[in-house]
Amino acid sequence: MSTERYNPRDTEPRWQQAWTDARAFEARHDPARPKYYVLEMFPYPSGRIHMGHVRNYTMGDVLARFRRAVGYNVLHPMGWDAFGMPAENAAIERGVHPKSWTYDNIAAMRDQLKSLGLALDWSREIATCDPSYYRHEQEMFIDFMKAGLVERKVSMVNWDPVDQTVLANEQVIDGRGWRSGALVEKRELAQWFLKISDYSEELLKALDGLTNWPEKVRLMQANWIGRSEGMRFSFVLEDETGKVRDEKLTVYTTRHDTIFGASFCALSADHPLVRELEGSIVGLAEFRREVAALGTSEESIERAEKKGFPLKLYARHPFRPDVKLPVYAANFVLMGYGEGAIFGCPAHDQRDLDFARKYQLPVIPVVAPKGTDPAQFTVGNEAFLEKEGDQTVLINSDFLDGMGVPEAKQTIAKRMEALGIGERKVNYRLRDWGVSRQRYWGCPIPVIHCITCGVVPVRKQDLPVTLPEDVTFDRPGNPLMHHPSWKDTTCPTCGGKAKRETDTFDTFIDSSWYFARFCSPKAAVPVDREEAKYWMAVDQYIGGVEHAILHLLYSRFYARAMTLTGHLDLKEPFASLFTQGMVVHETYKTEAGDWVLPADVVREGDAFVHAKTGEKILTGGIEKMSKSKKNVVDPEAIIDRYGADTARWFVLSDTPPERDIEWTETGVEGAWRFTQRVWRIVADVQQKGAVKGTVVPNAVAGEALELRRAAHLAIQAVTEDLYGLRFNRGIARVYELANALTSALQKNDPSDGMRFALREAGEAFVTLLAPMMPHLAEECWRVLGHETLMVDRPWPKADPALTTSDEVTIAVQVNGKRRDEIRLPKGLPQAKVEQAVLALDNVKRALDGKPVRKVVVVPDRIANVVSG
RNA sequence: GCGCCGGUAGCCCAACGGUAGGAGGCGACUGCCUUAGAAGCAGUUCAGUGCGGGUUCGAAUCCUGCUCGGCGCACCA
Repeated sequence: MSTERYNPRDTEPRWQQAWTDARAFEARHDPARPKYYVLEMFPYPSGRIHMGHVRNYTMGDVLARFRRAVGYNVLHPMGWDAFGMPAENAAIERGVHPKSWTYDNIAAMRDQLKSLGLALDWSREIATCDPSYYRHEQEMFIDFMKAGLVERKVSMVNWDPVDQTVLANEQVIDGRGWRSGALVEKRELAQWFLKISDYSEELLKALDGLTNWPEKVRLMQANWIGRSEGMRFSFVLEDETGKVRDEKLTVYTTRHDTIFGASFCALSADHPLVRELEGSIVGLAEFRREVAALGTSEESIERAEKKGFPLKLYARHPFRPDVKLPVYAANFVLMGYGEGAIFGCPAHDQRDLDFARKYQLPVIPVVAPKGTDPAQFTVGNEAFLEKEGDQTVLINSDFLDGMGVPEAKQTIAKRMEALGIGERKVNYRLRDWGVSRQRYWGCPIPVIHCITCGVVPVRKQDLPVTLPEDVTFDRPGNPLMHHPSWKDTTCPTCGGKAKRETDTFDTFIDSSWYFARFCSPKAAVPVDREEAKYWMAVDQYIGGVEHAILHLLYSRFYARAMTLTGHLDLKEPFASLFTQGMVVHETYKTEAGDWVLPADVVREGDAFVHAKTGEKILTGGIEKMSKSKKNVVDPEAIIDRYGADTARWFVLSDTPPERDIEWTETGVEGAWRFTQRVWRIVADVQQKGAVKGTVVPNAVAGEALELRRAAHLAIQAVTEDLYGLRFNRGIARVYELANALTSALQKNDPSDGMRFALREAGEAFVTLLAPMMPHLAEECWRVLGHETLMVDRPWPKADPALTTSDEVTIAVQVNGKRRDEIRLPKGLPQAKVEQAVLALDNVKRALDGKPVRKVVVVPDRIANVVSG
C-alpha cells in the first residue's frame, strides 16, 4: 500500500477551521425545519478538561452531528457554570482575582474543547458570571418575588465561626468546617428561599410524564420529594399537677392506626415549646446545645443513640382518659418535617422502641399477624413492622380491634375529624430552597434593606447589580460585606439611605435556566419567547447522575416559575435525559504508599515500575479518575499523541454509555490503529472502486452483492443504534463493515459490480463513522474525490431490497436442541415448513424413531420438533 | 435497613423468549511480510451465560430464592 500514515495533528486543526469558516454549527431559527436541541451539562471552568468531559461532550457531539445529517435543525451550545467557590479559594490561596482566574480558565478550556472538534455553536457561548447573564437572573428573581415565589425567613444554617461563612451540609466534615477545621455551629440567619415546596405535588406527579428519563432518576426525585399521607392532630397538654395548658401539642403521623399503642410524645429540640421551656427546666438548655452540636453529619454510631429530655408535661390520650403520655424533647425528631413533634408508638417503630427501652416506657403492641392471640403477642427489641402482603389485625385498640391497618386508619381519621382534633394531611420531605450564600463570587441578590421600608427589590432599570471588582480576600467572611462602599445605596421607595443585600445566590440558580438562555443568548430579556418556543425543550440532555436530584429538580422548578412569571412557556425543560457513566482507571502506588500517575508507570513484563525512578509499582483497584488518587489521564496529552478522533472513538467503544468505562492504554492504541486502518481502506477503495457518482450497474451479483448488502445492513444498524444512543454497538457495526470492505478489497475483482460496490460501501463507511471521527471522515471524503464537506452530507438511507432477502435460514430444533438449519423461501406456510423440517436426515436421526407430538414453527426463524 | 443496576470467553462487551461455529473490540498464540522491530496481513485460541429452583415446545433472556460487585437513599414519624 502506497499511502502515508494518517496524521491527525495536521488534519484536525485544518478541519476545525473549515467548519468554523463554513459556520457549519451555528444554529438558526427556522420554523420550517424540525429542530433538535442537544445539550450536555455545562462545565465548571476549573481550567482543564478531564476524561469525563471528553466522554460527555463526545456523546452529545455524535448526536448533534448525526441529527444534523438526518435533517434536523440542531442546536448544540456550550457555556460555563462560572460562579462558585473554587474561584474564591484561588483568590485566598494564590491572590488571583476570581474574575481573572475564571476567565483565564474559560479561555484554556475553550481551546481544549475546540481541539476535540465538537460541533458546537460557539456564537451562543455564555458564562454565568457575566453581568449580561446574571442581570436576567436578578430580573427574574424580582419577578419571582412579586409572584410570591420568594420568601425571607430565619433558618438554621451551618456556621463556620473562623471563616465566618455559611457552609453547605457537604462542607461539614465530622462537625468541622472543611477548610478551617473549626467546630461548626448551628446558627439562625435570615435567608432567602425559593418556594419550591409549593410545587411538591406538581413536581412529583409530572415525573410520570418523563418517560424518556432513566427510571432511576425519577425514583430518586420521587424519594427526595417524599410524599406521605398521614394525619395532623392535637393532644391536650397538662403539667405535673394536672393543670391543662392553653396551647395544644400538634403532631404529625402516618400511623394514626397505632394511636392506642402510644406511650410518649417527643418534640424536636428546636420546637417552639421546647424553646419556651428552656429557661424554666434545669438542664434543658444544655440538652438542646448537645443536640445542636451533633446535628450535622455525625454518622451511624451517634445516630443509633436515641436521647430524650423530659419536659414535665403530659399529653392526654384522645381516646383513653386514663392514659397520659410523658412529653420529651428528643434528638431524633426533626423540626423541619411535619410538625416537629410526634407521638411514639414503640411496638411499631424501631426508633420509638429504642427510645422506650432506654426510658422504660410501655411497649403496647397494637398490630399483630392475623390469628395471633393478642394476650400472647409481645414485642422484644425489634419493632413489629408489617411487610407488604402480611395479613395483620389491630389488637389492644378498643374500637379498632379486629380491623386491618387501612380500615383502622380510616376509622381513626374520621373519628378525629368528627371530634375536631385533627385532619388528614399530605406531607412532603421537600423543603424550600435556601438560596443565600455569604460569598463574593456569585450573583448578587437584587434587594435593598431600608430601615423605614424594610426589604425592597432593586428597580429593574437599575439592574444589573454588579459585583465590585476591588475586593480583598485577606480576612475571613464575605468580601462584599467588608467592601467600604459597595453596600451603601439609597432606597428605591423612600430615597433614604439603605444597604444592599450582601448575600449572593446559590450557584444552582445559575444552572437552573441556562438551557433556556441558550435559545437567545443575546436577548435583552431573559429568554426570547419566540426563540424558546421553537427550541425548547431540550430534546436530549446528557450529564452525570450526580445531578439526578438537585440540578434537575431545581431546573424543573425553574421552568415552572419562569412560566408563571411569563418568561417561558413550558414545564419540563428536558424531554429526554441520559446519564452517562464515569471514566475509571486502575490505580498505582509505590511501595511507600504514594499514588502514581498512569503516565509515570511503565510495564516490564508482568510487573510495573516507575518510569522515572524505577521503583516498583503496585496496582490497585479500578476507580473513578480522581486527582487525589492520581489515576487520571490528561485528555490533552491523548489528543496531542493520537488526535481527537482516537480519543472520541475510544470513549464510545465497547462499553455502553450509561456504564462506567475503563480507560486503558491498549484500548486507546486499538482505536488509534483503527484510524490508520480506515485511512488505508479508503485509499484502497479510491484506487479499486468505481469513480464517484457512478450509477448502479445492471447486474451486481455474488461477492459484490454481498458487499452491498453488508453496507446497507450497516447503514440500517448504525442508524438505529445512534437514534438509541447505543454508541458501542454502532461502533461494532462500523468494524463489521470495515471487515467486509477489507475482504472485498483483497479479492481484486475488477468487475463493474464490484467496483461499484466498493465505492458505495466505502462512502457509506466514511459517512457512518463521521459522527464519531469527524476529522478523519472529512479527510477520507477528500480522498474519495469529493469537494464538499462531510458535515453537509445527508445521512445515507438503507435500501430495503438489500437489507432483506427472499430466503431465510430457519434453525431446526428437536426437543429444543439445535440439530440442523434449512434455507427456505421467506413466508413459507407453516405446513410446508413442517414438511421440509421433518424430511431432514438430522431430524430423523435425532428423533430416533420416536413419534412426533407437534412441531412449533416461528415464522422465518425457527422450527422445533417435539417428540412424545 | 430500603431501593436501583450489573454478573456471558483472560478482559471490555453483543444477543434480552427462538441457532451462544458469540456481532465487535482488547489481549494471547501461530504463520506471512521485514535484516530486525514497528505497522500490516492471514489464521488460531477461549465461555455455555454467578448459583439453585420454577414457567415454556424452547430461558443468558420471564418468575423465584441465594450469592458477589457497584450505586443511591437513610432518624421524614
